[in-house]
Amino acid sequence: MVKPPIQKRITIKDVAKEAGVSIAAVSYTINGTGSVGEDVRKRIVETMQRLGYRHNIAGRAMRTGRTNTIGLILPDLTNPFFPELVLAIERAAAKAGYAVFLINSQDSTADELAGLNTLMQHGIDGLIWCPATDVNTMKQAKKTLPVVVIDRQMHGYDCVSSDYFQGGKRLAQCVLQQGHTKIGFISGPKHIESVQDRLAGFKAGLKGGGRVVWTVQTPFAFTLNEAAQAKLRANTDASVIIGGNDMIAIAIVRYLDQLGQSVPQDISVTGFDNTPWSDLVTPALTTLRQPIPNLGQTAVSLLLERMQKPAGRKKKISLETEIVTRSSMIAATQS
Amino acid sequence: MVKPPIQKRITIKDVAKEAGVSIAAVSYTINGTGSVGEDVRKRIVETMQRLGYRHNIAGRAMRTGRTNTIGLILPDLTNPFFPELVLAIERAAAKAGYAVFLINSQDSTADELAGLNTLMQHGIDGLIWCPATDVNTMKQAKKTLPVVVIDRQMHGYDCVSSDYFQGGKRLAQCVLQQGHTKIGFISGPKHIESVQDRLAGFKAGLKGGGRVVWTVQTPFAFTLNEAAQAKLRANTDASVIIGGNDMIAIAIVRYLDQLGQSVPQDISVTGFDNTPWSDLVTPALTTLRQPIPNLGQTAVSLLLERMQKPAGRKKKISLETEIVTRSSMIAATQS
DNA sequence: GCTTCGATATTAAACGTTTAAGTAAGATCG
DNA sequence: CGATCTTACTTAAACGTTTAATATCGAAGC
Repeated sequence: MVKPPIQKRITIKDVAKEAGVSIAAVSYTINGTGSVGEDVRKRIVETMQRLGYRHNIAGRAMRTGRTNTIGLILPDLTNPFFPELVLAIERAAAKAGYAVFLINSQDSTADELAGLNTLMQHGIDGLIWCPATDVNTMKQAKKTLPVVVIDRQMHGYDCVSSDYFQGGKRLAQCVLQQGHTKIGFISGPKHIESVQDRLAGFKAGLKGGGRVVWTVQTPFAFTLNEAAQAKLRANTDASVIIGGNDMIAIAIVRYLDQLGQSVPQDISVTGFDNTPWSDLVTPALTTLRQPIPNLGQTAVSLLLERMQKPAGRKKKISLETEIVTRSSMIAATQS
Repeated sequence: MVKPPIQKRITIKDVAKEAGVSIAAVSYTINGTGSVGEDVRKRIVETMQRLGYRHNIAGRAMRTGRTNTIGLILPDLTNPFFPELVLAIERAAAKAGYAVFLINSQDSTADELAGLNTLMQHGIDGLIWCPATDVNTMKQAKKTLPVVVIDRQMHGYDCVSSDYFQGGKRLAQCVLQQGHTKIGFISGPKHIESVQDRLAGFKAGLKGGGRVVWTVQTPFAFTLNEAAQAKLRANTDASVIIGGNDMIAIAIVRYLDQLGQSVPQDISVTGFDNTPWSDLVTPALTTLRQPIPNLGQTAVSLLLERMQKPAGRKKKISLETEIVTRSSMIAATQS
């Protein structure tokens, strides 16, 4: 028995021949451009389906330089915030007819550059970028490629993020309401602008009603670095600890547990982000919710806008956050 | 002031002209094919760097049909098992010079087909697929595209997964050792073969030393469906509940908590997978670890093999699992 | 000194698509 | 009825690569 020959790729040319028209007619029907008579159009559509035609993006890319694909560079897929964001972005992009090519930078500048290279080689029409470090890896690319920065505010780029300053203020007010006046703050890496905004907003929100008695940095991860651990061990003052995001907040709860202190009875903890997991850990985290779906949608529409009109003043968009109250923070005990 | 003209794409042709050689010479140096003199090669490499040349994959794809890209279709990025897997696959693929184009099927057949279409349009050299449902959406694609199924064993495909049957046995033995004899089992959707394997292996591992007193299905998610909740409410017999994966196990712990039963004091719980989160919830989960990095590596190398040699008998690879003991299961109380 | 050979470099065609330019044939209009 | 305008359709070039076929040239073999 003879194997059927490896199925040759069906091209626009095959469709044209089969339908008895020119390849231009086929291209026009696919793209809805040009002018094609109704009967011919129908015949072409029918033929495409019958032959199982699939549009070849490489071919189009050659001719037009466009791929209907947007790149997405994220620092850490294992941070549950990002899969949610990916979903939102994919949905919005799909609605506009764009595919999403996702790159994981692993919080590394080198991987980020390698990822950028991959994306440029494949050809993308635009890029949504969440910078891993403070290095401006897109400085060159930006000249030829529309770029939107997400979850950060970065100078010289269109940006979409939560309003972290405002969010920090909200969280501070919430903490004050619970009667906490002495506060420990374990932030993310200080070189990330949004990290600074959270802290600055928080301090602004205190308005003298409370005081951040100590601050320390640690990476966004499920374990604290030595400096942060030391601060927690030495802590005698603070009745509430703020984590720079929910990963850090979870790490704090775990480390306090190792120290024999239980949350929230002995000490309260809150964080920033709110992911599906923030509700699954014990105690469930009181935290500041980011509007993740909205974040994704906005980034995509801003990018599409910028692809239309490459010039023009950069936009800085900040979205509202809100407190979600769970169990990890209770009222301060009088002492 | 005149804006610099939009930077034109640097092509092989530009490099050739600048270096004073033919485009073929450039192509040969890029690919390491043909024969190029050492001095010319050096001049070309230098010129490429100077001009900032970037290889255009679309152009290559046109000519060769290859894109140095593999597709990856996964059902649910918010299940923390998958980001880990993505990482492993990306690393292995990068090492072999391949980029990974990730598609999220959202557990939906329609999205899976749409994703396949996207991938085919972009052109991929091979596909790693974790089926969302029991529908064989790749039946057609398989004829022209090397496909490796991951985390499932599916008839007619090369497959890489954990040895779930063996794993189920291991878990059963572990449960028996703790003195549990009456067992509730909340599995994932039964149409997934690996789900059946887990249960079958588990039952085989009991060897009459214990009994699965009831079974029920629920989707892989952080909340249980009504049927599963009903079983837990009605449960009087089982002293341990097995979750079909760690998401389900976490959901079980949460629901039991709502019912006023605490884990592991009142009842034990275990699951399958082991993700970073399995250690972060309270109580930390005793579970069956999947060798995620190995899973990813193996899938990639199997795919590369199949891309080399499209014909030949399909391989079925099962990787060893192991129990990781934490707090969610304790010895059965005598009664 | 002639032939043969290997090494190096070039030419030109092909991949699948889009699109400017052109053609043909009615329809409209003066 | 001839000129002009639309509409429907076709031709052919171009995008950036790869690669088979070809050309050139100095060295080796006789």
